Parts: sequence; C-alpha cells; structure tokens
Amino acid sequence: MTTPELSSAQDARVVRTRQALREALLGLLEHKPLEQITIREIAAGAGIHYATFFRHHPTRDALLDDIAAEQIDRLVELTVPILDRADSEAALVALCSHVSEQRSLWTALLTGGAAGAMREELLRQATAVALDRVAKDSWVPVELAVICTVSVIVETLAWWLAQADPLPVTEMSKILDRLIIIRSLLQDAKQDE
Amino acid sequence: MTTPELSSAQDARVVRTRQALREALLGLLEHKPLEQITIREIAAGAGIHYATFFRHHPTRDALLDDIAAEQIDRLVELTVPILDRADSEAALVALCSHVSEQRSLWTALLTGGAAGAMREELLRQATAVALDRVAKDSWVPVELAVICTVSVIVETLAWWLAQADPLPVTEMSKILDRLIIIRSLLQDAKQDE
Amino acid sequence: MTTPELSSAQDARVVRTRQALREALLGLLEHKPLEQITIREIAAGAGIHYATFFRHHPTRDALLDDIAAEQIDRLVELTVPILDRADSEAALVALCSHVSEQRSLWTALLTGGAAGAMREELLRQATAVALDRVAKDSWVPVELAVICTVSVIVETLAWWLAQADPLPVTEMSKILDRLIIIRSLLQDAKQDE
Amino acid sequence: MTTPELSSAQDARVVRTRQALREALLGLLEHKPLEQITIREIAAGAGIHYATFFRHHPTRDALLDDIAAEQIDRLVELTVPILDRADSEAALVALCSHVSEQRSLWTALLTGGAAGAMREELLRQATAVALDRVAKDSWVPVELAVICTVSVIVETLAWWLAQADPLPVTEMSKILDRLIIIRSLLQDAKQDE
DNA sequence: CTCTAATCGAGACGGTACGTCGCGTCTTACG
DNA sequence: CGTAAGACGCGACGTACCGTCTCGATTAGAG
Repeated sequence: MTTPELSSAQDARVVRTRQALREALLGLLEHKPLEQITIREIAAGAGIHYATFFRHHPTRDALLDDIAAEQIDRLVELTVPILDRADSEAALVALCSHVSEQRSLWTALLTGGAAGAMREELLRQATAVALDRVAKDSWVPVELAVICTVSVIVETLAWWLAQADPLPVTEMSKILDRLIIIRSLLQDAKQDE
Repeated sequence: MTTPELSSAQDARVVRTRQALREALLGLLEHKPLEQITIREIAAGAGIHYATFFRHHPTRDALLDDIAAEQIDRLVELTVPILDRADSEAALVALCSHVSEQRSLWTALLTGGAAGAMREELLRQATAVALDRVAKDSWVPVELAVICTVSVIVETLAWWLAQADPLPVTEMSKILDRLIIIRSLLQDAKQDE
Repeated sequence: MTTPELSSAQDARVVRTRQALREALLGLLEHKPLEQITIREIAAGAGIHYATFFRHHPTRDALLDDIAAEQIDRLVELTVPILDRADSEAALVALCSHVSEQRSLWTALLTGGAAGAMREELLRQATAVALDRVAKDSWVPVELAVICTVSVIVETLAWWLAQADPLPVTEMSKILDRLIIIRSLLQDAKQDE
Repeated sequence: MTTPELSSAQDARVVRTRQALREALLGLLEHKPLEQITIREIAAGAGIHYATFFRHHPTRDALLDDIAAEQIDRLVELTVPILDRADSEAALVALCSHVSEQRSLWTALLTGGAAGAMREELLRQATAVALDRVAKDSWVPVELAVICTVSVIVETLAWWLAQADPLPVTEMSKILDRLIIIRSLLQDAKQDE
C-alpha cells in the first residue's frame, strides 16, 4: 500500500500539501475538463513531486471528491429548505447567493470537467434526503422526480455561471423558482394523503 | 493521412467493417462507460485489427458520433412535434414508442458511457431548432429553457431505460408530458406577442 | 503467390513498368539511403500502383539486385583484365572511364544506401573469378585477398564519385593502380609456382 | 522528454539495466544483422520492459554507439602506433591480441550487423588522427588513404574473426603488416618533404 | 532542544494504450 | 473476366501517463 494511513492531516506539511493540491486542481479545472488533467500536471501545479500525490490521494478523481465533498454538503444544506413551502423563496435566494459568492469555485465544479462527478454526488445525497420526504404514490416516481430536479438545478446553475454577464441573484432565484417543479409534486402527494 | 478519403463505403469490406465496429462499441457500452472502453477492445470485439480502426475513425469518440448522428436525427424529428400544442400527446407517445422499440440501442446510448456525448449533441440540435420557435422575451432565457428541457427528456428516458421493470409507453408519455415545461414557456411567449 | 510467373518481360507493358521502377529507385537513391526509401515511394515515382510493385519484385532489395546485376556484370568484365599484368594500366583506365561515363548511376549504387548490397554482390562474383586464378598457397589467404581488393576498389570509386570536384580519369587510374595490391599477390603466387 | 538527463548512472538500477541492454544487443548481434534486431527483442533479452529501453537510449543505434564508443577508443589507441615505423610490428601484434582476447565482443561488432556503423565510427576517429600526421601532398589524397586503410583493417579483422579455425595472432599480424599500405604512403610523404 | 519518525523529493521501472507507418496479402469493383 | 485500386492483417515504432517501488534529505513535533 502506498498511502499507508492517509494520516489525518495533523502534520503541518500534510496540510500544506493537500491545500496546494486542491488549489492546483481547481486552477486547472478552470482551463480544461477533468479528463484532460493529468496527475503530473496537478502535482507540478501544486509544487510537489509527482509520486507524492499518491501519498494523499489514490487517484485524480479521489482528490476531486475530497474537494467536492464539503462543498456539496453545504449545497445540500442550502437546497433542502427549498422543499419547504414557507421559506422557499428565501431558500432559493440563499442558494444562489452562496453559489455566487464562491463563483470561481463553483464554476470549476459545475462547468468544468468535474460536472459529471458533481451531479452524481449531488444526486446521491439528494436521493437520500428526498426518500424520506416525498410520498411514494405520486404520479411521478420519486427517484425520477429527484433526478429531474437535481438536473434542472445543476444545469441552471451551470448555465448561470457560464454567462459572461450573469443575471443578478434575485432574478436567478425567480427563474429557478419557476423551473423547479418538484414542490408541486410534493403538494400533490401530500394532498393525496 | 490515416483516414484517406473516408470513402463513402461503396466497398463491401468497408461496410462490413464499419458495421462490426458500430456493433462492437454498442455491445461494450452496455457493460461499461465510454471512458473505460479502449480502442483495442472495440477492434477486438469487431474482429478487426487494432490499426484498422484508425482507417475508419480517427478517434473512439468519432465512432460514437458516427453511431449517434443518425439516431439523434430521428430522435429530434420525433421530439420537435412535441412543441406543437395539437399533437403534443401523440408526439410523446411516438417518441416513447420509438425509444422503446430500439430499447437496447438507446439503453447503450443514454444510460451507458455515451450519455454525456449524446446530451451534448442533442442539445446542439435542439438549440438550433428552438431558436426559431421560441420567443426571446420569455421570463426564462431561451438557451436555458432548451437546456432544461433536453436534460429532463434525456434523464427521464435514461431512467426509464434503466428500469428492470419499465413502465408502459402510455404511462411514460403522461409523465413526460407533465415533466416537460417548455410548452408552457412557449405559450407564455405567444401570449406576450 | 503474388508474383505468379515473374513473366519474363515479353509484354511491352512489363518492360515499361520495370524500366520505370528501375529509374525511380535510382532517382531516389541519389537523395537518400536505401533503408529510407519505401516501396510506396518507388511505386509513386514510377507512376504505378503500390501493389503492382510486388508483381515484379518481391522486395525492395530485389529490385535493387535487378538493377545491380547487369551493371555488376559489366563492372566485373572490366575489372578482371586488371589482374593481367600486360593490360593492367589500360584496364584501369577502362574501368574508371566506364564508371565516369555512368557517373550518376554509379554514384547512386556506390555512395547511396545500396553500397552494402553492391559490395556483397561484387565480392561474390569476384571470389568466383579469383578462385580460379590465384594460387592457394600465397602468404595471404585467397579469400581475404579478394575481400581487401574489392573493398579498396569499391571504397576508392565511392570516394571518387562523392567528390564535388573529382579527379580526372587518368589520375584516378594511377592512384588505383598503386592502391591495389592483389596483383603483387598474384605475382608472388605465380612465382611460387 | 524521454531520456531526461541521461543521468550518469550513479543509480545501481541504471547500471544494471544498461549493462543488461548492452549484453542483450551483443548477444543478438551474434545471430542476426543489426537491421533485423528490434528494440523489443533487445528489451526482452535484457529482461526489461520495452518502454524502459527509451529511458536509456533514444534509438537502437544509440545503444550500439554506447557499446562501440569505448571499444573503438581502445582500438584506435592500439592502431595509431602502427603508423610509427619503429613499433610497427609490436603494435600489430598488440592490436591482434586485443581483438583476439575479446573475440566474442569484436565478432559481434565487426561481423554482425553493426559492422557498418563500426566502420563509420572508426573512419571518423581515424581521419581525425590521420589529418595531423599525414602529409597533404602525397600521391594519394589523405582522406582516401585513411578510408582504404581502415577498410582493409576492418575487413581483415572481420574475416579473421569469422573463421571457424582462425589463424594465430602472430600469423595474422604478419598478414596485416603486408596488407596495410598506409605506412608506405607516410614514408613517401615524408620523403617528399 | 534534541531525536525520532513521518513526509517529501527524486526518479527508475513495469505496465498499458495511444496513434503512426510500412509491409505484403487478398478482396473488390470497374472497365 | 482480368487488373487496378485499396482495404486489411500484421507488427514495430516512439510517446504519454499510470501506479509502484526504493532511496536519501528535510523537517516536524514529542520527549
């Protein structure tokens, strides 16, 4: 085994190295898709030796996961409230604001080569959350509803981030509000109950 | 030059070889994502020599495009009528029927590793079609509307094809009918006129 | 078998084709070594189809042999008299004149990539001739004597042909006369008899 | 870059690998000419991976040069004294002895496929040495004299090494002594001065 | 404030896939 | 119906990147 303990980063050097790796990958993702990024490039960009990469991440995608994980957690936290009728609008504004504030990060994650992986992970977490909340006898299967909702959100955000002259947060929130259809599904389901 | 003339396949051998390549790739796509499929595998699967692959396609993705092109043409033809209010329902049924009849082909294209490429190409063609038909002063930017619509259709079909025990065509048509939101956009736009 | 009959050149087309091939190879040999010349180039240069080449010669080197054979025959004819003491000088002049008159041909054969093959063939024929004439109990083994003599002749001619401003035939004959040592061997041998 | 630094072989692994490559090539040269030896064969023979070959030598011929370089240096050192009238005989004996002692190595280099390359390199070094020592107004151009001398030595040694039952060193030295003609050229030149 | 252990740089190496090129055979389509 | 054109199998080429594996040399951080 090359990465014996994946030591939990108590050592200052480890922290530094991993941070450098994260930044290097994000930097590269702004310029080209994930598949075209080589571990050698990341290592070079981070100023570390090629073989050292593997002491921290078994794979290029593993590094991306490492980056994405925490970001996705926050995104999911911001997304869930959208389901609640009350705060719906406020929640959307919060979501868009958050993305907007970290524009370059999310641009890399959603419009770069990582988009596919991000969508996968979001879908996984969203499905877990949704299964508890959505009635199972709706006119649309829950699983499909989640897929479509996540897709629409991801695609919309990606489109937004890719604009040279992006719409303001409030405008974007309204559009998202009308594009997302899952809440109506939830209502239908609840009414059916 | 490796692919000298891309001779329009008058030679029987060429026809045979290309057909074998198409089938080989589709066969592999049922088992693993596009990125994990190697040209060597495709060639082996088609029973041709590795180097011969390049006499027909410069790239693995080029072969996929070759496969996808004609299929997408048909799909787009079936999708456009959905925009028209009148035949809407019939058009959806026709779409689902077509996909259902070629289940294994579309399963490979939409649920396999080719999904990303397919989505890209569909998006390109759909955008071309939509730009002529959709009003530009809708509450949602045309481009975004197309993206979301295509995404929803693709995701829905992919989900459908991936089911072990898939819903019947009629049922699927109804669900798609309610999931697709673009027609309402068109209405809004027309009402605005 | 691709070259079914190696048809003995009764057909006018065959004659034309083979002549074209010979000229094409010689033309190419002036510019680059044999190993860098491809059959495709020769065929293209001769204005015939690539596959047609193989109907006439099984191999690139076979074509060269074809060219070399007759030329070497003449060269050997001119070289043998050198061994005879009487005409020695005249024979050398004749040899050099002949080479000089066909300068571009022999330049291709002796200074180009064909040099090795030419040397081989000359050696073969020269050995055959020499074995009959040279005494076997000389201070130097016959075989070695032939090798050295042929080498010196070939190298000298090659050097001569490669000069930008070559020495005149008479001068060259004198130099060759003094460089060739085999006659003295023969003399020794004959004296020994 | 494939052969990054051509690191001067401080690493034990590098030393081992290169040694193995040298031996593998020499081994193969005993059986077939250089042109028929493939890099894959050499790598296999050396017990290293094919791609690793290129980490050490950019080309098959480069490996040969690597082998030949040092050997040729020694050979030239032994050959130069032959030019001096005094030690002439002793020098020839030394030369033949040296070759004889490394018979299998020199057999590979001179009678195998490497012969051409060896001749080239020997010629280059010999010319450099000779230009300083030989008078330029001899009856034979210096360059040509060197060519012929080197040719005779190489051909003679090659013939000797190829013999199943080779002549003894002393005998060989005598023959070489009489075959080499350059010393007389030198004498002539000096007398001309 | 050492000393000890983890981290890192350096890079050789076995692998696997890439795309290219040239050979020589064998099939096809065309005149 | 024979010959041209050229598709094809074959196999070597050189390249790139992967992930593994020693080595030493720093360099923390605990005693």
